[in-house]
Amino acid sequence: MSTRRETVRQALNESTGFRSAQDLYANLRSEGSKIGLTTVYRALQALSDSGEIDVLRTDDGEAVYRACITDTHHHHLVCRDCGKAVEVEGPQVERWAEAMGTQHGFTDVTHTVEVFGTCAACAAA
Amino acid sequence: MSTRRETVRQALNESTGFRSAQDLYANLRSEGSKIGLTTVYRALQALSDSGEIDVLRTDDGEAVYRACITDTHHHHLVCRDCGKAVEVEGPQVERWAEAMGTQHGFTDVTHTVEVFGTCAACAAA
DNA sequence: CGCAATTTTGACAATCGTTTTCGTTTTCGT
DNA sequence: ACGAAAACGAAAACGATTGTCAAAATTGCG
Repeated sequence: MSTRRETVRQALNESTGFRSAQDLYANLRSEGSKIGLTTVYRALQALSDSGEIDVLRTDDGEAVYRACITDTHHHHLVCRDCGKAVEVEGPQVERWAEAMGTQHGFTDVTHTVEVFGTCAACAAA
Repeated sequence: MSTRRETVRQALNESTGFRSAQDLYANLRSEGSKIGLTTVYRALQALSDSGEIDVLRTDDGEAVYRACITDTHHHHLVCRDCGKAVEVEGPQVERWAEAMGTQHGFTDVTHTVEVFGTCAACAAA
């Protein structure tokens, strides 16, 4: 277990929402860390492989990561300007996804839901 | 409206599932078309902008496109084995996303929803 | 402790999908 | 047919991610 990996894990844990690898790297660098971009990617990959973090893709193809904070299933409302994320729940969505699955003969149904918008603060600016 | 765009639209219509731009390009080329990769991308972008086709990202960041069957807003139920996709609608989800947005002071709310599962055929195998 | 084997790291180059640039060609209106 | 505007395609540019490889840190063992 490397110190570097811990560094990345911790940086993710301190973030509320999704962070891109480049973003995390710049952040760590600006805090004085001498970590390399390669290592950030490697750490994120390792953490993702071991299921400690979630990965998803933004519409422009960038990979974003987040630490699994809670163990309850929830989704995110993300500000497309400042990146601030709010965790939201939606039982209705869960039920809908499940229903759609069984209705079409699909088993083992999972789903990803991301809601994007402009938060009040950014809308003002 | 260009002939080239029609070519791409048609190529998509003849495909059952999701196709990548590179894939479509190779395909058209092998059929003797002298179309350029740039044009394929431009056509796909235009079609996507006008809402005639759907775009989503694979896990490795590649964009894949699919002709829309209906013109209403909808989501996809995708088989994680064979890639077969079913278009599904969910008014409840739309309303929920909208509600979450306003509830947290977000404006200009959009959302992405993808449902994954194993289709009946693949479950049997 | 000391030293060799092994693992981790990071600067840099390579890759890959996608976008831009920029002449050239085609299309369209008149 | 003529000129403006749009579409085209080849090649260069781009940005995120991955591979390479030598240096540095860690480990195992005597």
